[in-house]
Amino acid sequence: MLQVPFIRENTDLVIAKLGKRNIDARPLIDKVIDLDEQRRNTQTKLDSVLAQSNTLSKEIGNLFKSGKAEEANRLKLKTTELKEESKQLVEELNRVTHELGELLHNIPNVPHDLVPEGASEDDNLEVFRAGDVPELGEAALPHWELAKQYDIIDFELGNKITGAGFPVYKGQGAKLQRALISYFLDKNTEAGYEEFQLPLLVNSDSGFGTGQLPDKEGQMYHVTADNLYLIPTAEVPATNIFRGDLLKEAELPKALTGYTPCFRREAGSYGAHVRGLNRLHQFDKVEIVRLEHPERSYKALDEMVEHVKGIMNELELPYRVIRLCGGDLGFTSALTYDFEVYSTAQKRWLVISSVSNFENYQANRLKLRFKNAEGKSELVHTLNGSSLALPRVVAGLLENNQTVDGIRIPPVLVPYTGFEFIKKT
RNA sequence: AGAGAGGUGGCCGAGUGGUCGAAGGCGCACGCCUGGAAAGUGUGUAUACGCCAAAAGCGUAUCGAGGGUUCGAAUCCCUUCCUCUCUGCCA
Repeated sequence: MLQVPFIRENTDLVIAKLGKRNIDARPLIDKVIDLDEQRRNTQTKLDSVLAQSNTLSKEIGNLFKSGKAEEANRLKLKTTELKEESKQLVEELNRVTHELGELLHNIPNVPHDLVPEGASEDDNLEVFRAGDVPELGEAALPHWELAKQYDIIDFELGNKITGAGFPVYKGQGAKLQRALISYFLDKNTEAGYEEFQLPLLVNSDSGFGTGQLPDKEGQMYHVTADNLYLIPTAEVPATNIFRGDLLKEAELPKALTGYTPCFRREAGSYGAHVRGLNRLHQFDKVEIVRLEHPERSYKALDEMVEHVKGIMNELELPYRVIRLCGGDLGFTSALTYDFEVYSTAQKRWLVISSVSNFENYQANRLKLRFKNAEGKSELVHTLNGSSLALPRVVAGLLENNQTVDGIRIPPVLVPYTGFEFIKKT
């Protein structure tokens, strides 16, 4: 969430920038400033009442000790009044603080200057494109057909065991999954990201810390018996490692990577968008997360984009990088680059990675700070990106690499798969 | 899952109703001492919020979390979370 002092000092700027998200934030922001003022006034009053009460208590203690019980009892009456007063002020403070919190949670992050104007994905800006789209002709099959023909992914079996969106990977398909995970993790650790193996269930504090709660509660699987949530992305446990921490400046930057399955309810999705591997309830993803000094977080974002490009180049898949416009930008992000692989048979682009700088928006929720050079606490900048999400990479790989000899495996993956082609069994 | 013990500052650890944001030690920072280092020695060393233009300063809160008793709670009571030990179960 945004910091109130920042809003207070840059009111017009914040409103103007939020305008890029096509929202008129003025009423919200005005209300925030008003509530914050109420909050501070109430706290000042409360503090002074409590101070009086503390002083009296000390006096009463001293009077009892020196045997002046009568005088002490008289002072007690006064404290009763103060107590009633403080009780009301506490209630007022809690009410205002809660209301202010609710508002702040509903204000998205301020977009970076680079974010293009726009209302929908049609307004996203392509900033890079690489790889050749192969000429496959009329015989080209979509990946779900290929998966069936080669018997490497069984969607029906997943339906039987669990339900739609939980595919079963078999034989060379399963091996390909494992190969991709290992390959991605190796690339990430070579680039300096420390590998973590993380919990797949998180508590509500963690869900709140990275912003999935309360906004996106409906998108997560909830284990009600223990009040835990299945993670929708490794970002949640990885970032929450640092929840509430006060780091030394020298501890920055932090760079983490981790493989986890991801679980998403995807309520409201339908049609061709959920066909095959396009959208699943459970999928595998390797994530990278960074904590950065505010001064170099955008440099870090560029580094992450270049890193993912390097992987895509090695995979030899046609892809593009787009900068999300204001209307398409995620709630907590200040600037996001999406990577999309071209699905040759479906003739459309599929998002396979999303690399974002959240600046201090997440950190403010997480209370994740560092001591800066002046010895003051300052929020760190958090960033994350997929490196990479598997299903659509597999979709792109199957569709773009279909040959008469089978599905060609990119050379860089062959050491991991142990085979150069997926063959029909 | 059952029984018991316990959660105090960066760490260890004292503290069972007031003078306790909290002894003592370790660690850390800066100084003294030293040719240099060690040892020794001195000082300092939590976070958040509020008041103030700001610094200094002052106030408030925080001893796992939440609530209660009391004029006053680290200390007493309740709830809850977590850790450890034993038993059970289990890869």
